[in-house]
Amino acid sequence: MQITSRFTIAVHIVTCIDYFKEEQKVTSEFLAGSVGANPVIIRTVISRLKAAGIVITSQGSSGASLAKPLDQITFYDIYKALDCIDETGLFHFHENPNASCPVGRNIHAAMDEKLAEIQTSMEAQMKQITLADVVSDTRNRILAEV
Amino acid sequence: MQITSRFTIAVHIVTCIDYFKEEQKVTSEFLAGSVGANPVIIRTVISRLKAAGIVITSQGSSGASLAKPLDQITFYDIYKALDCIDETGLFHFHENPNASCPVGRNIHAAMDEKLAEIQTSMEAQMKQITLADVVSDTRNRILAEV
DNA sequence: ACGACTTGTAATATAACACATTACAAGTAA
DNA sequence: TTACTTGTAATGTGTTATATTACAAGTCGT
Repeated sequence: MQITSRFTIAVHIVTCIDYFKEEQKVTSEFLAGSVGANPVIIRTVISRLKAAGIVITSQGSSGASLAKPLDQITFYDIYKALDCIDETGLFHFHENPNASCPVGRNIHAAMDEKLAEIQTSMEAQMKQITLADVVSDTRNRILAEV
Repeated sequence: MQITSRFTIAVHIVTCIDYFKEEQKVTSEFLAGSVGANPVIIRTVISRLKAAGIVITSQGSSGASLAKPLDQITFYDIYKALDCIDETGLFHFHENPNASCPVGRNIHAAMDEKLAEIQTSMEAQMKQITLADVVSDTRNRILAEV
């Protein structure tokens, strides 16, 4: 299993919106070209980012822009915006443990707290990383290309 | 996306093997009853746990047993045994970023280290939790049932 | 040694989900 | 008003997870 590529696509999108903001209108068509994905995918991702207050767009009006500074957008914000992991959690618990077995009827409760701690660790690390980190790293790599 | 239920099934299996070890032979049929899944699923999970040196079985001979103490089996060991996340990592990076775009050809490298840190955080927490924790919690819950 | 039972594994079916694609309504701006 | 864009619904396609059937190979009690 893997976290959906919509996550890395979203980071790519935000990076492009910042990187190209002075050069040109950053349309879904343009982003689709850079990301290498269908423009509709781009638009649905942007739609989620917009709902989360991360980017600004308006129907008919061409181009997207950022709603807040890069250092105030964390990986966690994007992960949440895209609902990468839903309310049932990171782990898929088997659905039918047998309630007539003592282990079967208690194992879920016995594990839940531990599974939540693992998910929390992952999310805590995601909160530490901002789009400012990604954009500055990307810009450095571009400058180093020669 | 979610981590496969084979993970929680494996924890359930190890817990049962320990819990019922004095009462009865813990066969794949019996485990299938407690877990609420097909015996073949149980056997394939056990096959991985065996390859990882966590349980002991032998063909024809009925029942499974543990290959090492519960406090030496971590969630990480089981997660690795079942190959819950393969070598391409926790995140699915979009496949076709455009190499003719400066952002497109650098975003992958710019993100990789950060994505690895997130996965490492998750795995570090998995190493902290042992099956001894789960079994003792499960036993306490069974005793508290009355 | 035989029969009942179990493990181990291959092959296939089904359902769920991710991503791609087509289509089009609604809005904006020159 | 024309050309372009956003927003979104509907559908197609491929991949993966889990279930299931089937059967070879091994063990153990009798």
